[in-house]
Amino acid sequence: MITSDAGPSLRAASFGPGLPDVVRLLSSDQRTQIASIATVAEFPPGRIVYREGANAQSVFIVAEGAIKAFRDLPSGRRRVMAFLFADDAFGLAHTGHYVHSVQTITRVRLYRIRATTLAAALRDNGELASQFLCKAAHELRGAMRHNLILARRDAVGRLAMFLLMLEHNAPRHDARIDLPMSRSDIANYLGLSQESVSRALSRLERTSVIAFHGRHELRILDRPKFEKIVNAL
Amino acid sequence: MITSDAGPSLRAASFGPGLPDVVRLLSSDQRTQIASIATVAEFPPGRIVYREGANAQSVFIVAEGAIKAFRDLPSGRRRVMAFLFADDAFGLAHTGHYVHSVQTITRVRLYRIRATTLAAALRDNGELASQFLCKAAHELRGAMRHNLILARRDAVGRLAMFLLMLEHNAPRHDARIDLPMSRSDIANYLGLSQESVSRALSRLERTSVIAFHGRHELRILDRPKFEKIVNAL
DNA sequence: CGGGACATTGAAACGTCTCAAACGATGTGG
DNA sequence: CCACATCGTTTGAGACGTTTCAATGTCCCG
Repeated sequence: MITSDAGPSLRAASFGPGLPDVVRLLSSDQRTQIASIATVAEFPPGRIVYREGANAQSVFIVAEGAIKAFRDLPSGRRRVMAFLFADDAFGLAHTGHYVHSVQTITRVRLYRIRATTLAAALRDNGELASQFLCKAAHELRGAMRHNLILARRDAVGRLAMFLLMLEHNAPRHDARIDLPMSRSDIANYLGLSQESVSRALSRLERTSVIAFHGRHELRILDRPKFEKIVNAL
Repeated sequence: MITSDAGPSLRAASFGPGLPDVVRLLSSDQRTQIASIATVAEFPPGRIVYREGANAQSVFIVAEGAIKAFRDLPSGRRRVMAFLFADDAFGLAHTGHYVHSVQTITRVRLYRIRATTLAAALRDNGELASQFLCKAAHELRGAMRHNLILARRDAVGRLAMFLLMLEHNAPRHDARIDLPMSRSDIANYLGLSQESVSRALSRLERTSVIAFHGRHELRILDRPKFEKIVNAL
């Protein structure tokens, strides 16, 4: 992984085999090019980066920290569409307006690129544009994994898949998993009530599949049982 | 809309305001460029285009017809991840292998582009790559709308949103909506049982919100009531 | 015209949602 | 330093809606 000082990096994805999906580092030139058009911004926890419907002026890449993207529905309900971590890009727009609201969960450092600047850079540099295409494909796969999770009807199964996703997205040196977001955010992401999330986590803990170390950190105790739950659907 | 004889066209999407999301036609040069690297293929209904896990050699653009992309789960269940119509692109891969299986629903005409060829063309032509980026963003928004649908707990609400989506994706001169796919496919897309789909459609018909003309075509009778159901969440 | 897949309808069981209350951690003011 | 208010989390009991299982009905293609 690129050190953050070296500038923004991209997780690569694929839309066809010509575009590899394992982590693919930008060339030094591209990195410096992105760095040259990006500015760095820092945010404390719980800060709104932008609101749904606002004029979409920038695209962002997460350098460090955890973020949520959500939509508020007519009924007052809130749907969390994605959690974003280091190297993830966001700023999806429609008709010149942001599609989601975005709010920090932890302390966050962002690369911010003005959309007009980026568009020009992409037109001039096919390789760079291809990298961003890979990035978009990565986000697309993330949304589809989310779909798979939502398709399950059982709460514990959804939670298990969610934990597995977190483990992949933000791997740690020890075998632990961070849960920086609130139970409410998890519920809104998984399409469950907060109570169901709490009950499902309790059940996983009671059956010795996982063990909590505080409310926002856990460890998988029984990997085979865990995998079995994940693959149950 | 571009006539199909003129070559493939792209529905544009946006990843920031610099990339407009209203339908944006490719320049004549780009269209001929795509046409020059694409081959046309025709498929009868029910034909597998490629299978999940197969070597991903090509990217496709739908010229005409309806297609479904799905995954078969360990339990034997099938999840339909997307329905694809004219101008939609598909061929998402991971580690050089297709992520989904893709099967035709109706008779279909496709543009097929070898991935290696496409990758080279994208590197040489930033504008073209930007167009494909817009395309990917469009697919991403589609996946997120799918997420919104799956987040609802009520069957009729999901069906209503689904019908609205179909109306947008394949507009007809008359006010009717085509349902080319089977009830089973709809169920697998909406995360419901076939029975629930059937019951929900019956309910919508019984309450005079919609009217069927055969099993695969319908009309919205009461638009206000329909919108109300859609916006209930 | 028949066979088989697709579609509809019915009755019981399961699991989540909702409503409600208790619990715990956190931060502030007395 | 403690009392207190607040927010997030956990736990409990009943209602609702979908799933499941089963049977019937319908369409389409050979």
